[in-house]
Amino acid sequence: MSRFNPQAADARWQKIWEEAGTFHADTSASRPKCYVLEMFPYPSGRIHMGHVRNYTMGDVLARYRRMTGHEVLHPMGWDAFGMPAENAAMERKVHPGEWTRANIAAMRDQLKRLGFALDWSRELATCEPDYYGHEQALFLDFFEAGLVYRKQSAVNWDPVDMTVLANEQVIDGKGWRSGATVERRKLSQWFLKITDFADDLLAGLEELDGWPDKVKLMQENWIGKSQGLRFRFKLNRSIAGQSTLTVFTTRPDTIFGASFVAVAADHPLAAAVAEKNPEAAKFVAECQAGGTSAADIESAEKKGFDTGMTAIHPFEEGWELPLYIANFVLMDYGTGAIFGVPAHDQRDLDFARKYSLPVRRVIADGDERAAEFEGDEAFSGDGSLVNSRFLDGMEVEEAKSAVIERAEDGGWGEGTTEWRLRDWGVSRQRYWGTPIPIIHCETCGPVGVPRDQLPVVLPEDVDFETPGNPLDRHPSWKDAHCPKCGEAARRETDTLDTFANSSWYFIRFASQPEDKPFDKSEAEAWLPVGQYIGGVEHAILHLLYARFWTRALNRLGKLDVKEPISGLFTQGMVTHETYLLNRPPTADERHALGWDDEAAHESISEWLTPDDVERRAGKIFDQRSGLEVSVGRIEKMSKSKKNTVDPDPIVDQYGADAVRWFMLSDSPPERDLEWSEAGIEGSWRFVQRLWRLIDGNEAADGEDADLDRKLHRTIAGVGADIEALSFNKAVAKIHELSNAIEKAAPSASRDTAIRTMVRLVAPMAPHLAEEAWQAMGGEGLIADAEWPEADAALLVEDEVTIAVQVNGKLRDTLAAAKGAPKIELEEMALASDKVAKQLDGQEPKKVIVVPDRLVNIVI
RNA sequence: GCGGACGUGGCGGAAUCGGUAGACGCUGGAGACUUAAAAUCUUCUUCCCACAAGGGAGUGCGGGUUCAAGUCCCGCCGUCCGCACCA
Repeated sequence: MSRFNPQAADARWQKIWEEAGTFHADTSASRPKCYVLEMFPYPSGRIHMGHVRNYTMGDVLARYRRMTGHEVLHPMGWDAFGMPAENAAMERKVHPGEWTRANIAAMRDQLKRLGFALDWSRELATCEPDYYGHEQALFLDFFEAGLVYRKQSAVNWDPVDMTVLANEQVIDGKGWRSGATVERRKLSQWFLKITDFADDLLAGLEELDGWPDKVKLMQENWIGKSQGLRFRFKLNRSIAGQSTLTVFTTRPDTIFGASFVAVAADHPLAAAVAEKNPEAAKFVAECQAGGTSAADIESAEKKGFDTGMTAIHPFEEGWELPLYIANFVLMDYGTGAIFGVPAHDQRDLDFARKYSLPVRRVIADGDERAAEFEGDEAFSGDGSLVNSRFLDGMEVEEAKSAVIERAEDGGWGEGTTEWRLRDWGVSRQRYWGTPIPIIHCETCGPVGVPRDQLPVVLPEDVDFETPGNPLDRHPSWKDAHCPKCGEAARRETDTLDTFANSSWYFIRFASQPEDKPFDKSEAEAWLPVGQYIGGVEHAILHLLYARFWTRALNRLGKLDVKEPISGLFTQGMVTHETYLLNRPPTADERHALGWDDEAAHESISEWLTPDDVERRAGKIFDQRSGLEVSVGRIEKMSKSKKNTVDPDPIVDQYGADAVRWFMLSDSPPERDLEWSEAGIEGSWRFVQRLWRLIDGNEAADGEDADLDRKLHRTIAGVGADIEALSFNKAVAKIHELSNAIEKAAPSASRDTAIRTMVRLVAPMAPHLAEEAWQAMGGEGLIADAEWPEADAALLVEDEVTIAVQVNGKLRDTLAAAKGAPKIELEEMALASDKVAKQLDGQEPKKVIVVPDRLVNIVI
């Protein structure tokens, strides 16, 4: 009996598929079309197990769809612009383009070894002018349609390196390289008007039946539509020519619980106060230190500065509320100014307790209606209004309307819809991205680059010796002439956010003419993406931007589709144990750390890779030093924790099918998968076991009704599981079938079962399946074969097991014909010895019978 | 801080509609084959009490609804993801 030899078979079949063009998508095919896409990778250097899992899932679906008669588009490309390439350039003095292209070449080889059913003829890389040039054309379309504008917006500024930092480069408010305290600085930047589509993006979620509810909910919250009241407080004195302050609130009903008014540190009023008051200026500067990220700002300790000014309560002239500048008020939301109601908002309560402001209850908490609010936990629930004059007794919603009505009648405010969603800032002060195709002219302003001058290509001769934007520093690149007036002008040196690249790549995959971004009818032959698979971390930004971009194209008449992705699946991460070694420092390290000899007992902690360690007697040791290693938490594979596993050696050793099989086994795809040596070995053993079953198959006569039923239930089950992307369940069902086949004696049924099983495993273990298909004389490639059909007549059981419970506890089981009448089941249950023992002569109070399921006797 | 999810044996997980908790796999134990090992095969493996028959407990924790709760409701705890310049 032979062994399945992936080392030979994998490459052989991969070559055959490639030469036959098996996975080329044919737009003109008459079969129903199916677009399967996984989020394209950033070419970081090596494929990691997370990619392997992602692409294996998509591949199983793509291959399955081919077998069920679909014409499948399953492409692959590279999200090739981004920061790591520039970091590599700085650290290793290698050009970002060179680094990126080398990574792409290496990763393409790695992917090909896994035997994915990809149409490589459509491969694209976003860093090439033949991609980003078309993106520039789309940007100009948006520009001309009024969907692009410039405004001032804050960035993280490193005052030492004189450069803009990404949020992830700001660590505890300091620049990652310089260590300097980061400042928020305003720059004039480009924005895309995603807020124009806020309503439609929100409404569109309702039709996305193929998306997980959690993702839709996250997007809904992100868009954050809220009804509220925008109104003007009179101020006790004018400042910078303003005698009022406009605030926005979603809780106008709580207006009588207000105890202070606050503005953001970058609100114009704060700036005006700071101009005259050095203390205020100091506070504003303090608030502006540190990064721009909302997580940092909102989790910081709540602080305020009392401006000494007051705002007059809209319903009572004599009621003055102190006016603060506060670090937790966001300039980007609403009007950048709020009124605080401490009793009914936790943030406001924390603030009020800190600055000893009154805390007044205006919503009754059950029976509690006293005006004086006790405790440190705000009450944000529903209730009826108290201590609120004309609102007393109203419910929250009613009171909201009443206040809005009064404000509108009094002319001091109006009910509005406010969105949390902000316009998409696409400017990046970096080199490795799509150049924004704009020329700045002193007299004409920003002017689009003429279409015949596209693409605006990145210059190759740039240096990364100094931090900052190399495009801006380049001696000649930004010199240009105004396309309108011909005068000397300056090229825009900002590049586009890389999310722009990933906002339309799925359209380019479907249609890639040379002279335009895509052809409408060709793209629409494939769109929308039927099944998109990627990590949850993209649930909001990437997916929202892609939805927006498609809508923008739709508005311009370039596409009829509005929703780019009809089916979405978010898969879990691949994790691994981490290994931490505590060892004495070497002499060099001790020197470098400045530890003197007295500190000799100090030890150094170091992460080890899975290859560095060995297992002995249930403990783990460092192979080099022999010291025991402590096993850390199971975490997402990452370079910093050194817990990565490279797919290449694993594929060498076990073959692509075993790796793919493991990626699909056990863990449900939406959950994390823990990589383990034992797991991959288990998959390898199973692949070999399948082969032995196939190879040892003998034709025989006779029927095996049990096996026939098992086979047909497996066909139906595996198909349904693949369609639901429940690969772990499909794998379990194939295990069960193979167990049943192994136990069965040779028969015609067994022969059929084995032959059919080969087709069932074909999407998951395609190399083994081709090998087996050929060995058993199958016609053509199994990749082109048809998915077997389940015989409905064999799916129904004729006998079922009925659970017999007494007071909800299982006491016995009995076999009954399927569909047996209730009374019959009840009689059978009551006849049971075990039931009689439990009853002990008592009469049952009640008997519940669920046909084909159980009988529950209540005593 | 805000928003979203998840939690079941030693481990990964299954349980489609509120109806037999633990399918399938991993690990481990015992045995067969072998000169031996690997591979393979057989068998056991939620915990506790018991020689056994059998009994009890059990799905993160605390309550609740129900004849019946892993599943529904309320309140906690823990872990993970996102928060607009990481991709």
